[in-house]
Amino acid sequence: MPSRPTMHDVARLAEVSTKTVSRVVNDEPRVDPLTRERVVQAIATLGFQRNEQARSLRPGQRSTLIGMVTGDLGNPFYSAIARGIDEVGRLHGYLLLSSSSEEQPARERQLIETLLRHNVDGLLIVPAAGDHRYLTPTMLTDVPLLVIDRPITEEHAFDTVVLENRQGAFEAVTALIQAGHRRIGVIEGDSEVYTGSERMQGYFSALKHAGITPEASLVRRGFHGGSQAERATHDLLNHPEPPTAIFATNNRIAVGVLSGMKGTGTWLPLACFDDFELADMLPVPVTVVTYDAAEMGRSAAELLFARLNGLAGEPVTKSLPVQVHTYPAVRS
Amino acid sequence: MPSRPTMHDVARLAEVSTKTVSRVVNDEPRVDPLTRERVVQAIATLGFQRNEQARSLRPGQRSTLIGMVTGDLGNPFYSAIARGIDEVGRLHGYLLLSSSSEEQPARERQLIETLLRHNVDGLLIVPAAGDHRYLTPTMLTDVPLLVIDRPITEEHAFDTVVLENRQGAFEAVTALIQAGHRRIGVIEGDSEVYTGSERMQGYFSALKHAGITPEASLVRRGFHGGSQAERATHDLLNHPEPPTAIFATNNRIAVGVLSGMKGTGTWLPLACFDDFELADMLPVPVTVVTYDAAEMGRSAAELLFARLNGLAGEPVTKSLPVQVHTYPAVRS
DNA sequence: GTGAAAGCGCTAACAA
DNA sequence: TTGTTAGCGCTTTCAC
Repeated sequence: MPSRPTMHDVARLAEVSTKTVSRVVNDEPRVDPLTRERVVQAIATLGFQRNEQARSLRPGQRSTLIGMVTGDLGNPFYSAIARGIDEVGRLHGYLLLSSSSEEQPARERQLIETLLRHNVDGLLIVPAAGDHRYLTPTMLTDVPLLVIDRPITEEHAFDTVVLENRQGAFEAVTALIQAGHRRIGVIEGDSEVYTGSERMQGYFSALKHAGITPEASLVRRGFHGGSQAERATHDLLNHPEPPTAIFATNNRIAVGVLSGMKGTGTWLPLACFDDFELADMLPVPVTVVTYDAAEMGRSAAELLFARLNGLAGEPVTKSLPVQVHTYPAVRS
Repeated sequence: MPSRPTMHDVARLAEVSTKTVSRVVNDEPRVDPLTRERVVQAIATLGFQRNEQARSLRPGQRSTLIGMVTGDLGNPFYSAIARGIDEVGRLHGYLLLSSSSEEQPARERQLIETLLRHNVDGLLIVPAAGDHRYLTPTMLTDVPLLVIDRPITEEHAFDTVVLENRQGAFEAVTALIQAGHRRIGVIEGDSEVYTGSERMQGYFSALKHAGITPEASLVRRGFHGGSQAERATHDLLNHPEPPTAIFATNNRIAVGVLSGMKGTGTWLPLACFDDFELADMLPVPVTVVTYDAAEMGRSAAELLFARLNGLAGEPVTKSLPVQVHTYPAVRS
């Protein structure tokens, strides 16, 4: 069972010391061109690849690994973020370790500890609901932590990248109002506490701005996924004085609302936070709040590397812009 | 700048040797309960976390890291696979390193080398097009490689997990035929050479099975994304004798086809490989080939860990079943 | 039941 | 320009 060649093997073959091999591998100057050539040859012959784990064991050396924790690796929103992080990470010679918390605080904490045991140089998380006071400076010795999408507002402050949730919701709801709607139902997904409540605030301030009194019976809060939203939609449509349009705080909810409309046969204009595919193919006009999720990942990663490269100062919060777009209804 | 505590620190505090700390950390027997307690205390006090990189440096020790390479981390198909891998990995105490090849062979190779330098214990890849003969047993010393979605048919054989592409396409096209269609256009996405051609074979054998002679002018091959497929759809619809239904070899293409139909105002029943959201909300009936992408990841990861745990024998190919479903058209 | 010594593969400091 | 020595944090002999 032949094992991977080491610097020692290369050194023997090239008849130099391991240190010289190290110099060549690291492109250090002050190596005789001929010596270098011999070493390069030996490396090629043996197919030598430096062991990064051994390398990063030396103090002062980095692991060139960053860690990411999101609620669900399989969720397109999170994977778009991962993609953005990976893009920037690659530019810096970094690899990304990623895993899912399943939105469970305990799992999230465990995951972060595991990532730290693997010596990640930095951490990016989309925090699950729950207490994050365990994220102490001691635990995170020299490891910058970036918070994405939902700020952590407890004890310690961290660099943060979020969307303009309130503004986006405001504009989307305002678009409905400008289309003539005054009774606008709303269904809030609660799984993301922060984003949900920010978007609800946008909804309310749009109503207020237009001089519309919000009506409690049109406001449905705390729904988890599509099927719950579907039932909430039924309720809303069976209201004695039903809304003439609906706002959904995210695209999971929006899909549920659409199912609900399909089930009842009552099609109402829809607005929601998050774009989604085929929104332009529906029998109702759909107003969406769009943004670049990969850009969230890139921004966060860039900030992380800035910290790694010595950027000092107070934690920063970056708000990424969103855009509102309305797809007209398709009639078949 | 305080750095992370080491076993040495714990040992000093607990007044034992590092070896004893190691025993406690690794739950080895033969440690005096009182000693153990002292060590546990010291670990808690210092917040000690074992350094996994140092640990896996010892021969025979594993890194508990696996690596994954796909074409695009942000693509929901790949991220569903990643999710499946992560699920199984977690059960085995493994963390997942993942990155995107951007479907570029050179990048893929570079990525695999980088992952190996980081001492991954196993590798899972969705191979990009191109030559993979560089994946030699020497390069992969003791590192099992699992191939997902598109087999590698060159020199070396690897464990492989794929979908029943041909069968799925056959059934989807057959569904169109049973609905009365005999002129069925097809648009093939070529980015995934293997899956595309397998699905085309399914298309042709469905026609043959129904006694329909395929017509070259209804077959459009080698389109990359939605916008190209949109143009191909225009062509098809402007055909002197247009098809009465269209089959798309993947959901990217299907979305393009739908845009094309929307543009021309001619709505035709559609079938495609891959399910997609809101397929049930369209003005045409949509037949989709569905499957569990996360299951591909899980299957692949399970096979990988079986290899890591000593499973011997010839490389295995596993075909995952698919299902066909038809969504009726919605009329508004 | 516990510890001392050696070494995994690499690089920093210092010599030659 | 090159090599020697030491040691990163851990685990593995093998003593005691």
